[in-house]
Amino acid sequence: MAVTIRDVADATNVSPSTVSRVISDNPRISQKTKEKVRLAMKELGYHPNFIARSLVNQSTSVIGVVFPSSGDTAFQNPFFTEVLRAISEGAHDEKFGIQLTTGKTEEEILNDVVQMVQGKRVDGLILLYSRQDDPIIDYLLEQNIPFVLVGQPTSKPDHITYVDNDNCLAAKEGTEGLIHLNHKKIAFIGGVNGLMVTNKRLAGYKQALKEANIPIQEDYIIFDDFLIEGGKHAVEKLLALKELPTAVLVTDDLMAMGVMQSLNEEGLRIPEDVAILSFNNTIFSVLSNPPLSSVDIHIFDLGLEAISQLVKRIKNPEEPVSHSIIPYEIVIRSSC
Amino acid sequence: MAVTIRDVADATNVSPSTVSRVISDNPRISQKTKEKVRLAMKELGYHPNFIARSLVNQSTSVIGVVFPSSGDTAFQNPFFTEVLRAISEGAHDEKFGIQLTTGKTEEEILNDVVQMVQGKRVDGLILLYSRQDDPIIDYLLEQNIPFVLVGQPTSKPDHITYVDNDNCLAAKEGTEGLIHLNHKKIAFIGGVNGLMVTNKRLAGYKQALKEANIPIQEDYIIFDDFLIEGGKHAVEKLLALKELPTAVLVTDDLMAMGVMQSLNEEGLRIPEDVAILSFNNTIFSVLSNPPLSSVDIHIFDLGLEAISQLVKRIKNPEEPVSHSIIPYEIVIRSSC
DNA sequence: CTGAAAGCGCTAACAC
DNA sequence: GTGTTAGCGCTTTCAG
Repeated sequence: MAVTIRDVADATNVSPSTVSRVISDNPRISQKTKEKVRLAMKELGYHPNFIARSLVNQSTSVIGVVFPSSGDTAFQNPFFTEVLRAISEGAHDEKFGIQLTTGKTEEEILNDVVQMVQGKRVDGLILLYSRQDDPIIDYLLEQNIPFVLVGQPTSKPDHITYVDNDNCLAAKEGTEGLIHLNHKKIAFIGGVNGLMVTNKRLAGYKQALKEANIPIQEDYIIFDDFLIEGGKHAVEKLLALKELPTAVLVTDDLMAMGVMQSLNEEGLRIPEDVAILSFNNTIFSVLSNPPLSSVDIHIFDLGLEAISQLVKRIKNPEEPVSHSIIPYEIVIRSSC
Repeated sequence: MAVTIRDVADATNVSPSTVSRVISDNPRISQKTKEKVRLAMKELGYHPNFIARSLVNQSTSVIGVVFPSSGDTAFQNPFFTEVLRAISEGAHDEKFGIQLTTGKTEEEILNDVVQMVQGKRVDGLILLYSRQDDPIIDYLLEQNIPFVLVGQPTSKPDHITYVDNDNCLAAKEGTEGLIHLNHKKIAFIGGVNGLMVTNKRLAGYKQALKEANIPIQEDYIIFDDFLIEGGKHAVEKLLALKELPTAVLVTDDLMAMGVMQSLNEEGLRIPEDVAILSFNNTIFSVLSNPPLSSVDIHIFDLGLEAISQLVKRIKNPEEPVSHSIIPYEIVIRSSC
C-alpha cells in the first residue's frame, strides 16, 4: 500500500490536516512544522494521490482531446499531430494532463466524451474538428463544461469558444493567386463535405471565381477524405471529365500528395499541365517533388491558442466566449 | 451538482449499495429492483463518477503512454503516431483510456511518469522507446506497476515485458541484400546513439559485413536524430569523406527522406550512385521519389501487442514477464 | 498555528 | 435480496 497523508502525519505527530496544509504551502503553518513534515514526506516517499484530491476538489487537471470520427486516419495527417503537439506543450506548461478519445465511429466518440465528462475524468475538452450536426457540441453545451473548438462552429457561435483561421479568405486569396497566373479552369478538391473547414474554403473559392467572372463549374468541385487516397479519387473524377482543369486548389497537403501522384501517373506535369495550391504547409509540402505551394495556417499556434483559451475557461467559469482567428500565409514553392 | 448514487437511491427508496449493485449488474438483485433503479437512473440522468470509483477500486482504467524525450519531434515521425494509433485502438477495445506524457526533457518526462504513477492516475504504462540508463525503467520496476516496453531493454530483460522486432536480424538481412547487389562500400545511418534500436541494427549491419569479409569502416557509421534534418546531417558527414559509399542502410524513413534530399542536391542519383535501404515502411517510403525500399517492422502490430500485454498484466499482476517479437519484412521498391 | 470532524461518490464486507 | 457501515486519501470548515 502506498504511503498516505496519514502515515506522514503519524510519523511527525501532527494531524493529517496539517500535512495537507504543508502540501499546499499554507502560510499559516510554522516554518518548523513545514520542514519537519517535508522531511518525513521525503523519507517515507510520500506522493499525493491525485484521484483522492480530484474527488474532493471536483477537478482533475486533465483535459480531453477529441479526434474526428475518422480518428484512425487522423493520426496519419500531420495536421492533427501538429495540433496535438501544441496542445501537449501548452498543457504541460499549465500542469494539465491530456487524455485522448479512442473511438472510431461518431457514436463511440460521443461515448468517450460522455465517459470523460460525466465520469468527471476531465476538466475541459478540445475538439479538433467541426462538422455539421455534431451531437458532441450539443452535449458539451448542455453539460456546461469548458471546451474549445478548433475550427468554426456550424451553429450557436455566440456560445462556443473557438480558434480558427479565416479559411474563407485564405481560400479566396489562394484562388485569386491562381487566377492571376491566368488560370480560368480551376478545380476545388476539399475534405469531407460537412466539415466546416471544407465549407469555408469552398465559399472562398467560389467568391474568388465570382469576382473574376469565371463561371463556377460544379463538376470541378470534389470532396473526399483527408488522405492520399482521397486525392487520388479526386483526380480520377477529374480525369473522367472532358476538360481537365489547369489548376487545382487542394485543401490538404496529404490529399495534394495523392493528387500529384495520380497526375504523375497520367504523365501530366506540375505545374505546366496542372498547377496546384495546397493547404497546411506540412512536411509533405517541402518533401514533395516539385515542392508544393501551400497555405500555412500556423497549426501549432492554433493548438496553443486552443489550450490557452481552454485553461482560461477552466480557471474562470465566467470567462466570456471568445473567438480567435489565427493568421495564415501563402507559401509559394514550385507547384504553381 | 451532478446526480449521485445517493439521489438515485432516494428516488427509488433503496439503499446506495443496492444502486451500486445494479450498476455492476449483481445477480443477487431482483429483476424488479433493477428495472426500477435503472429507470430512475435514466430519468435523473445519472452517470457514475469514475474518480470516486477509482478511489475505492484503486484503479482508473487509464493507461499512460510515454514518449521519448525528443517528444516534440516524435509527433513528426509516423512511427510514433502509428504505434499510438494501435494503442488507441487496443485501449478502446479493452475499455481503457489513454493519457500521454507531455514533457520534453528527460527530467520532465520522468516527472510526468511519477505524477501518473504515484498520483494513481494510471493502471499501467507503455514506453515507446528504449534507451540506455533510463531512470524511468528503474522507477517503474521499483514501483512495481505494470508496464510494457516497445523496444528491447538495455538491462534486466528478465524483469521487463517488451515488444520488439528482431532488429539485429532485420538489419543484417537488409545489409546482406545490399551486399548481394554487389555493394562493398555500405554506410550505416542510425538514430541517436544510445537508443537500443540503433544499437541492435548497428550490430546486425556489422555482422553482415563481417560475414562477407568486408572491413568495417567507422566513418561510415553515423548517428543522428530521427528526423529529416538528421538524414541531411548524416549526408554532410559522408560527403566530407574521400570516398562516398555506394549504398546506405538508413534506420528510419524520415531520415531517409533527408538523405535523399541531400543526395539529390549534390546531383547524385538514387539508386545508381547511392542505393538506399530504409526502415519502417511508412507513408514516406511510398511517396518518395524514387519510392524507398524499406524494412516493414509492422508498427501497428507492435502497438497492438504492447497494449494487449499491458492489459493482461494489469488484470493479472501475477502474469509472467513476456517478450514478443513481431515479424518484419523487407519491402523492395526502387531505391536499391 | 494546529486538530477534529465531515464529506467528496463510490464499493464491499457484514449483517439480517 | 437488501440495508448498514466503514473506508478509499484527501481537503476544508470550524474550533480552539
